[in-house]
This record gives sequence, C-alpha cells and structure tokens, in this order.
Amino acid sequence: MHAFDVLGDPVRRRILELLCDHELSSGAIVEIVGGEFGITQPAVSQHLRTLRENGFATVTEEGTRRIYALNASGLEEVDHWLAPFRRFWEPKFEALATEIARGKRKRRQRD
Amino acid sequence: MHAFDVLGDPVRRRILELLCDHELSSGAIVEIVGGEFGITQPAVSQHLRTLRENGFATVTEEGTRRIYALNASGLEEVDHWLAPFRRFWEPKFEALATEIARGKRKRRQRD
DNA sequence: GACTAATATAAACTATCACTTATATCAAGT
DNA sequence: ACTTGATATAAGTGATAGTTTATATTAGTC
Repeated sequence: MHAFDVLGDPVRRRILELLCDHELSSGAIVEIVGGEFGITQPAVSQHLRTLRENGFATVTEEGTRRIYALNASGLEEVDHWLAPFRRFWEPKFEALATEIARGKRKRRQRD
Repeated sequence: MHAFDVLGDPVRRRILELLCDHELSSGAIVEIVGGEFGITQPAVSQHLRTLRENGFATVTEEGTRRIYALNASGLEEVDHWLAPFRRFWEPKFEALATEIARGKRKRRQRD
C-alpha cells in the first residue's frame, strides 16, 4: 500500500496527529477517535494495522496493552516525494530547482 | 475532497510529477500517462478535473488546447499538515518541537 | 483454573471511486 | 457551413476499502 493511500483516510491522519504528541495505547486511541468519528473498536484496530504494516506506527506489548508510537519512515517517504515540488512555495529552493532543471545534477530515474 | 485523497491516486501523482518540470497540454498528458497506465483519454481528463477542482493544477485555454500547470496550494496544504511531524526525521526541528510540546506557543485548534 | 479486560482477526455488507463507452462542446481549417 | 481535432462530460459498471457484527487470542485477577 502506497504511503499516500495510508494518509488518504481521515481516521488514520487523526491517529497520527495524536501519536505526534505522545505514545498511546490502542484503547486510548479507540476512545478518542472512535468517539470523534463514531466508529467501533475493530474499525480503529484495522486502521492501526494499516499504520503498522506500512511504516507509520510501531507497537510495543505491555501485558495485554499495545502501546502505539509514531514511526517516521512512512511520513518521511511522503516528505521525500514532496521535495521536488517545494520550490513552488518555498523561495529558498528556487535556485536549487533551477539548477536541477538545467540538468547539472544527476538524478536517479523513477525512485 | 481532501488533499490527501487527491494524492492517493498514482495517476494523479504522476501527472503532478510531470507538471513539476513544465506545463503540458491535456493531450500531451493523455499521451504520456495514458500510455504508462493503459487508460483512456476520458479517464485522464477526469483526473485532470480533480486536480483542477482541488487546487493542484490550473488551466489556461489556448484555442482548442488546455494547458495545465502546477498549482502549489494543494501540495502546500499537504506540506503544512506534515510540518509538526518533521521533527521526527529532521534534527533541526527538534528544539522547536520541544517548545511546542511545552505549550509555549499558542496554536489554533483543529485547523 | 475460570473470568474479565484489552486487543486483534474473520466474514459479510456497502459505498465510493476510477474506469469504460458514448456523446457533447467548441475552436480552427477548408 | 461542414468537418476535424482537442478536450470535457454523462451514464453505467466493477473493484476496492472501510465499516459492522461476531469471534478469537492472550494476559491479568479472584
């Protein structure tokens, strides 16, 4: 599953926003986003699974609890895809962008 | 439609990659991505529409041609959402992140 | 060791979304 | 004016992804 598909779901984005602040147990996440979006525990649990399986979250078992934490790699991938576009709104990237356009830097094809 | 939903589709991402380099006519885009993904002209045209309607592309009419160019605002929105997470992989954001965590900066709720 | 609490998985249903074929629009050329 | 070329829109269809109910798993408790 592509990183952008993972972020396509509002529930998953909300979970990541929560994990950005601090780790949370599965139950705590269910309580918050389950309440906000009006969905059940299994629904949230499946979202946690996709976050896990695609490099957006990590889990550590604590007894019967599962503690979820943010995994940067998924979001980093998104950030990386975004990089070449950044010159359109960040002035400081303009010079670099011009150079790239001129082909002065070799780039890997389709990464 | 949310910005991340727009980026959820691989065809639309590919179109944006093309527009990152230079403007392109609808026909040119159809030729390239239509060929790469094996989809028809109307299919590509619909993707162009979602890109237009969600602030990812702009069009200018040139006779019977439609010239598409990148619109930064859509991607900028994504970049903005990503900002608070950036500290997880960019060391220079760590200090700022700590400050935010301490609540020294006021933030708008749910933007 | 049975019971409960916390979480995950399975199966079934539904709605959304991307695709196709068919058609409309409309500018340019002859 | 008619035709052609470039593009968009409409309607219909199929697949996928998120949801629900039901159940499995496993750790802690009495």
